[in-house]
Amino acid sequence: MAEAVRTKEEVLKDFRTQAILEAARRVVAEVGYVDASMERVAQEAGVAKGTLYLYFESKEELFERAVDNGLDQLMDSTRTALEAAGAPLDRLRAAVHTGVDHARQNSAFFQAVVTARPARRRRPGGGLRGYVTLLSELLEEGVRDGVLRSIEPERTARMLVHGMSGLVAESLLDDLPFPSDADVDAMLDLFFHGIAR
Amino acid sequence: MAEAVRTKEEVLKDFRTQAILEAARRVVAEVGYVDASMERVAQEAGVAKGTLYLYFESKEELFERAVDNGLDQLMDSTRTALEAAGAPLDRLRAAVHTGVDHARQNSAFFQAVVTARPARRRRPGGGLRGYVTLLSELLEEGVRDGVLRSIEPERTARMLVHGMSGLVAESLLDDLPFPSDADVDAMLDLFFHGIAR
Amino acid sequence: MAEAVRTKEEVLKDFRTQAILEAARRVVAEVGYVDASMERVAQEAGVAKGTLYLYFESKEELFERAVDNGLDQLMDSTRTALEAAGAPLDRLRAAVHTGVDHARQNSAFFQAVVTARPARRRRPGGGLRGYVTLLSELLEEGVRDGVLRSIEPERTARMLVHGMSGLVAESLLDDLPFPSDADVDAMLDLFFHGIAR
Amino acid sequence: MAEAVRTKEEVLKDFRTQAILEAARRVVAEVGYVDASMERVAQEAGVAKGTLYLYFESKEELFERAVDNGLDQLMDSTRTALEAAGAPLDRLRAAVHTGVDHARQNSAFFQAVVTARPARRRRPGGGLRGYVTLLSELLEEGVRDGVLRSIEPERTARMLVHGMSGLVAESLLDDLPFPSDADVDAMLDLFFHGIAR
DNA sequence: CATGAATGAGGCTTCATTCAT
DNA sequence: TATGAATGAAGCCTCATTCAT
Repeated sequence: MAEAVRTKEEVLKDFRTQAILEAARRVVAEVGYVDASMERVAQEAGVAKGTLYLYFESKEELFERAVDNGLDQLMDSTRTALEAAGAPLDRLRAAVHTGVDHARQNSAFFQAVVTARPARRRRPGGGLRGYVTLLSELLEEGVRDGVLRSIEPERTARMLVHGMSGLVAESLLDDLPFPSDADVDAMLDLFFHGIAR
Repeated sequence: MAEAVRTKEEVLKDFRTQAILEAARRVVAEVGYVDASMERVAQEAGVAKGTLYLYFESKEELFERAVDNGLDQLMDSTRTALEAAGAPLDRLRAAVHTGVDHARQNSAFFQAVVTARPARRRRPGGGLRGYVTLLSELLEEGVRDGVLRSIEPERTARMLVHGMSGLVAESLLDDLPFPSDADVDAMLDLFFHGIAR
Repeated sequence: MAEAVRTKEEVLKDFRTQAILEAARRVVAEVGYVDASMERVAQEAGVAKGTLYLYFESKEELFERAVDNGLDQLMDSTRTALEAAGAPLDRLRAAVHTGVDHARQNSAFFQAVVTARPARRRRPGGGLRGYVTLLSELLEEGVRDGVLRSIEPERTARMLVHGMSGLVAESLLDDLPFPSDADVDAMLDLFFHGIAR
Repeated sequence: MAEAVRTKEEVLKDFRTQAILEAARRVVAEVGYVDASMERVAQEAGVAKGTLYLYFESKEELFERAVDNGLDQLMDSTRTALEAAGAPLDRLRAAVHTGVDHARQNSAFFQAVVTARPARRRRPGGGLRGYVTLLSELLEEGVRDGVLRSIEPERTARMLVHGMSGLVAESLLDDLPFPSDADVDAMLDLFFHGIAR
């Protein structure tokens, strides 16, 4: 099996890469994007400054990949959460809770998603596209099943994401405790039933 | 009229201050917070680099004040918009449209509100507190008038702001056209009626 | 008397000039040459920054003249002291005491004399030349009168000045109290009788 | 030999440190303290500007250490000179000649000792304290041996240092040739025998 | 591969000097 | 003449990136 041959080296490489990416996110979480230096990331990752350049072309690329990697992790844990659940709305609820949980432990990436310099944007559709699509499909299911009224799934999914990220950003910016499950449920309730009498 | 005496100089000073603050926001909008240099701001404001330091102590202070000033403007234009309108829900609708409009023309400040380095946080309650309170009062009115169901005004107002800022952030990050009035109305509709059947 | 005509203006000009020069010396005394800014001197002199340039071409010239002016004052007070006294050695003693007194009240200038940037030196013979010559003449008198042994007056006068300035510099640098009259007398005693048995 | 292990790097580090310190002194000697820039020091030391900050925290610290280092060298060469010599007065003479020689080659440091901004003073007793003590002990020896009259060694040593530094400062300030050995001897002669008949 | 010392471009800030009022 | 706001050159320092070991 040729594909599995150079595993030892590749695995090590992947392991290092992942360690650096997570270090980068931790640093950004702690000191903000502006003050996140390569030196600091190297320390946090337990490698030398020069080593970073063996794994990433530049600071730019490192932080881009750190963001993408965080989003990939979000997608993975959300998909895992979805495998378990049952009714469409329960699954939607689960997806949202998972997303906020992820952000709770990984707030750095939420910062970075918004913080990055404008020039950066390359992946058209933005970083959360995948997540939005996933939620959008859940909403569509709900509409098909008749538990949701006929809304535009895509646009609605985006609104839901805004609510979620707002919830997290708020606690970040205002130094509040992270949103509790009750906060998330309140948000979902609002989302389901609206504010009109 | 002793109060109005030193107008010539003070007015000029205020004018310059405002011009610099707006230049700062324009620059951040264009190149991002990370790449916004004092040199660039000076150019944009049409003054020399050193002049900035006659009006602001440091880069840090300049950008902080630029954010605060942007928020003040948001509050002002929203309050003005509210003076005109009639029924509570119409006024809420007006406030939201005004807010998004403001962000549309002033996207820089939305970036900066979130972007800033963590250390910065000083005004407890964050920069949007005033705006949240304003919306919160409108919601309360609506509840009293019986057009809204009994929701927590504060938390709901925050959700509304998240929806708004998400709408704007989205178009910034994904290089989409800015949200149209129709987008804003769709968001409000969702907000009013929820997604549940 | 044409010479005395435009006195009113000239007197005022001289007064301002002198005030600025003294302010400059006070500032140097307080914060050192390196940190003595035009702004600071202007404040100390009670005029606007721009005004300094009506009286002096540049910072360079201002501080040069401040040093020279301090030296002129030293010469003046020493000459005055000499008019009174009697025997050559008493007059020498008086000259030395006056010099140290002057430095005591005017330590700034001693700093500046040495501190200035090397490029500055223009008056060949340096700033203390006049003072050295004056002491030198007193020594010569002493030799002629037979109270001093046959020494080279010029070189000896310079040594005496070094002893004096060292005495003052020492207390400046080490934050000691300024040299007392007793200190000066001890120095003079050493100077008169040497250290050899 | 564990103590000598990290020699390669440490030796190199010490070498560079010393090179930079000497470059700093050379630059001060040439252009004066006021005009001594980090850029200039880096050029003189043959390293990049940024490199200076690998060895010293700031400009302030660099120049402080340059002064201290110069004084240490003075002490070292004086002590070496003293090991050789014989009779107390010869040793005193040797110490003085060494000191002046040192200053002759290293005039920068003499400037800097006096020039520094007032704030700097930290080592209580000032930079020349060690040297004064050394001379003071030599004088005491002379008194014990009966070749010197009963003088206060400390105060006298200080006077001697003033004479020396004056000799050097004079040639610096007046652009004279550096003091010759004959000048030094004349100074010492004066010091030994005084000027009184 | 990994390291970290060295580099130097570039940013923030100060301050001597000018000039319109 | 006096002012002090404005200027911009120049200095200190940081940090992304390179490269010899």
